[in-house]
Amino acid sequence: MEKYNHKEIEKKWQKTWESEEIYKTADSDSKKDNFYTLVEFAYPSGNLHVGHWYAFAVPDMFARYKRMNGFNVLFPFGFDSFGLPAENAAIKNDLDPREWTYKNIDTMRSQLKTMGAMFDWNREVITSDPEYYKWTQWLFLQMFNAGMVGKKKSMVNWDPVDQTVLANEQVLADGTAERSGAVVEKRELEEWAFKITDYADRLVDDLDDLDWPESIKQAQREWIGRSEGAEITFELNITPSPQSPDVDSSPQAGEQDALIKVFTTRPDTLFGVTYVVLAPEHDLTKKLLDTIENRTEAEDYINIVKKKSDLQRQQDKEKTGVVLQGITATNPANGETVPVWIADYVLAGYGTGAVMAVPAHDERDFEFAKKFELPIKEVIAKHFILEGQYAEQPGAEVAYRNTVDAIIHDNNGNYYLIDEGPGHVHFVGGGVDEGEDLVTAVKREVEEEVGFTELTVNEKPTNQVACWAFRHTSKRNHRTVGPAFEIILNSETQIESEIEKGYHKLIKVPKEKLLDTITWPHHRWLAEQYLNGTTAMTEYGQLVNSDKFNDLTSEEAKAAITKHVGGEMKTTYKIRDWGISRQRYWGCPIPIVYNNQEKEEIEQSATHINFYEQETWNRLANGSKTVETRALNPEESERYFGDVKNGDVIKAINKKTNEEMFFSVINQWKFKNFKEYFEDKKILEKCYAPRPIPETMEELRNGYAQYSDDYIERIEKNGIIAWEVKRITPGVKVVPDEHLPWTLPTDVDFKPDGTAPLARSAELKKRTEDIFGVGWTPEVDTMDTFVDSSWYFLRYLDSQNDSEFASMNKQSQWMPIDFYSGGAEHTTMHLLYSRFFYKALSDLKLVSGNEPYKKRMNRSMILAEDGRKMSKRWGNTVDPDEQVERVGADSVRTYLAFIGPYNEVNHYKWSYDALVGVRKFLEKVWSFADGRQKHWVDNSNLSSQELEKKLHKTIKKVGDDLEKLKTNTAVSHLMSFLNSFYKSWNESVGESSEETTAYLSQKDFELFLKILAPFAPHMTEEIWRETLGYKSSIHLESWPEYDESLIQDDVVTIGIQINGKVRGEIEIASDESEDSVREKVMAMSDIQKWLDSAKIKKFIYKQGKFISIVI
RNA sequence: GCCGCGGUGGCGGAAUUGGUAGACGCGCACGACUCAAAAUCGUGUUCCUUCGGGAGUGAGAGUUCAAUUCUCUCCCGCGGCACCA
Repeated sequence: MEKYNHKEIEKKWQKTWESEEIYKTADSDSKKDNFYTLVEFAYPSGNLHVGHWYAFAVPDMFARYKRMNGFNVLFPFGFDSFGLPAENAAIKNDLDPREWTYKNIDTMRSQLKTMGAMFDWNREVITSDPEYYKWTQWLFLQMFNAGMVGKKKSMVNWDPVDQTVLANEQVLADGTAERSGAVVEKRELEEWAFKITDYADRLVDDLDDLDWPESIKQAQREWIGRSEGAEITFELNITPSPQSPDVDSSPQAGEQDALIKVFTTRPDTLFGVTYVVLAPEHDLTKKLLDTIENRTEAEDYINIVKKKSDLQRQQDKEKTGVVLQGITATNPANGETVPVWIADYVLAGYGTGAVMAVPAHDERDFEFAKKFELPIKEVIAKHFILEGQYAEQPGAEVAYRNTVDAIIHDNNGNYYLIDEGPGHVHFVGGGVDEGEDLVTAVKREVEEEVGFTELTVNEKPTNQVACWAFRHTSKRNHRTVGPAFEIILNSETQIESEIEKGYHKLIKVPKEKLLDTITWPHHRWLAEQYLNGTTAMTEYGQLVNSDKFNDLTSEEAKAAITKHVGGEMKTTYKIRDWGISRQRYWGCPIPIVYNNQEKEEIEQSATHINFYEQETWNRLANGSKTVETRALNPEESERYFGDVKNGDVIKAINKKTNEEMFFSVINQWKFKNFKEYFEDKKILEKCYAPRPIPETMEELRNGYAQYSDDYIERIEKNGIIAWEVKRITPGVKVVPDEHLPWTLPTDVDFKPDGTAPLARSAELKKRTEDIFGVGWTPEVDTMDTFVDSSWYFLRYLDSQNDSEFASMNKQSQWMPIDFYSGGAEHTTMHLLYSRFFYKALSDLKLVSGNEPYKKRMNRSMILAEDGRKMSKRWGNTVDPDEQVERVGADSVRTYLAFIGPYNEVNHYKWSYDALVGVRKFLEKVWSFADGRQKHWVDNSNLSSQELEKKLHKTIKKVGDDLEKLKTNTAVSHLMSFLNSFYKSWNESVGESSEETTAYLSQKDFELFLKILAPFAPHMTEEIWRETLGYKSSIHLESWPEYDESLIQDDVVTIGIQINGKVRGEIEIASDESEDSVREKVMAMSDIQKWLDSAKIKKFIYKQGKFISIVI
């Protein structure tokens, strides 16, 4: 046999596999379960780098392992080929981006093939192929028709160099663009956006059931940023100011403007509000400028804030703000008036852009209040429920008391006086009497209990603490609440007190010992507050100073207080809608056309209808087709019904949010009253589904219970109208299916000049006019490439289908994806967007199921030898082609598996030397096969038992490790097995002879080859077919089963510990009895010398594991 | 600042229902083969040591017969978020 010639071998088998089609995956196999292994497809940047190898070669081993284990494994590949780099390269080198892209794809495909992966190339998808993007467009249109995507005006990050919109996450902290490095500007654009916010709840909630690492789930939760709270309205009191001449003439001084809506996650702290803050950019701020006394000061501040870059606003940790003079707000909970501030720590874009400030219980408010000397009002007490002997006893009487505790120390601070009772140590203190103030009470307590009279009270108390506990002395459950005061002793003169009567025993402790000494947890908390200084108490607790809500817990109080002030429980999110418009050429065209003139005509002719009910509005916005409305007065009824004909357009206006929608009427019905309405079951169903449909008149009426009698009376008199409507966007048409793919024109000069390249295509314009008529113009933006990659995994299933994006039948064979491996950088964007996409398609009944990826794993990263990221800039890149040339694909694959665990996110340094080590291992396998005559004479020879045992253990370990992607230890076990063979062989070889007893039978060697096959597919195939003479591929073999009886050890070597130190070891039978082991250990001289004459306190033996002797 | 992950020889890393710390590989040293070198093979390799031992998994404490593994406090590194009410 020849030397291991990787170049020849690898090329040969890659060819053979291709012609034998051994990696072609059937959609189903009656004998096997399907298993879908997905790796993130590649952007065709031009050259394969080591990162690609790592991303694809290791999952390939996993896929091969699964396949050998009897699964029908799908492992497809494709190219995410739209995107900016193609366009940039094209501009730079004056090329067609199409040519550049497809040339790169060809290069990379052939590079990828040197990897020897089991990709099924028959299923390849390329997102820039019209056959692919036809379906991207089709899916977009399905979502458009369902109202899941729409146009939205939004402030975007504009990159003046790349001439494109950037996602927030593409802008660096210093305000420059990630890609171009240009300083990013803000610009308002109208762009297409997917309404991912509508799916925010489901995207968060459904994470719970996924088999994903918790860290990825957590990152997604944070990105979505759901927080539940309440919206509460504060009334403004505007004192007209003589300096402000505009006030009287201001027509806007109506109700609407005299309210501030705040969002808070802590409505339970409402009684602690001491001021209200508006974002400087808030609309209301602008309106209020006219009415305030310090207009100039406020305007100056707003201008300063505007000029601040995001970076500066972040860096300025110091709180700033301006109080609006002449305006106060009324706390709806208690009628207190509080000042109104503007400050840049409040953001216009989050919540309502206004906050109620509760400095006692919010860090930022606390800092702000400290700086501007605003009052701090405590309304939540830290809550302790004691356990054990102090746990509240059921049935015992409950006593509520206000308490006060004393933190007493001498005037030098040398020692603190605390009270030591039987089994508990705590501060001196007690109950507050009726009508007594806290300072008086604490003085009285100190006097009564310990007899000191000459003392100074630091009148600033700690935060309050609430404690629920059973008091054995009174046999009652005490629920107490109160703060502690610092008491400084001026003199140690004591008068007669309870100490003498034996009720209390005082001990002196130094400051450092205070925390260790006190045993009551709530007093320990008071001590911590005292020692660390009082700050905002942001935890939940028990309410104090909150009127009738006192003694409620925060959790209970949230809803109660919100209801009390007429607020609304509300949920807000950080996530914003997913804007997808890009002013670029090389992307998927958006199949939409416009006509401004038609838009105007339709809008002008539309009948206006006001909507007051958010619920009805939401249903319409979400695509519900039938809706009922009520005719509240005869004229209106007449107007709606008389004027609106089928086909007419209605402009719906949401009176709460001022949003607008347009509908075209398809059908309409009028009912004289509830009774008639109720009798038309068909209409009820249309109007109510999917909500419960009223079965009786009673139920229908109950549905109206929220309205006033007068309102209901008017409905009875004037009737109910039902419309079936279709949502439309005036002046906008979708490209009909028969014109898809809506192809990317080729007659475009795509060099950036600030306008969209597609606007310069004569062909596209003509195509649009030919189909839709003169006056219609095409959408000239293209889609974000994240849209392309949000569904590619579905196209793999049915890549040749030209009548569907993927047939339901094929989807049901493969979805959801069993294993998805990718980069950590896609944790929040791609992974979230594609989950959203899948849910949206699921709602459209285009896919079944709710989540695309059953299991997700983020991969680690390969660093350069110098420990930095590989980059052309550093000149430290590793070219995989060069490495393959040098040591072969099998070595590179196995090295990448060996470098570290694949199932953890870590960074591994590339090492040429270590790569050579792996190559040596493969060479050893090779020469082992070559020199087999020495090692296994023929099939009549059996392996030595020791080796056979080792082999079966190795089979188990490698399988277990591959299952968990712990590829590094899998490789080490393979190495270890070979080492054991050589070692025993060397040991058994006689001086003069090559005769040995350390045989490995051919059968066993074949098992070893099979478990090595996923790592080194070429070399194992060469040995399998050429050396061993098999006709069919080793890769069609199944994973060997290990013999359970062979992996058990009869004899084990275990350590002997004496007082926790390992002092020796002993070989025993794995099932040996304790008595027998003890006898043997005691006889050992090594052990005897340690034991000496000492008495053995304990002898611990855990069978087959360890021995521990305590003396 | 908050959230998440991590810290083990000269290096990558191994070992967790707590049970002989350093598997496997690299590097290094010595030896065999060789005129010599490379390659290959073998032996050794956590540190200190007066050769009896002692110390040791970022630091300190705790629980335990026994802690890399569990608990607490702190330090450092990496990633994410960035005044989110």
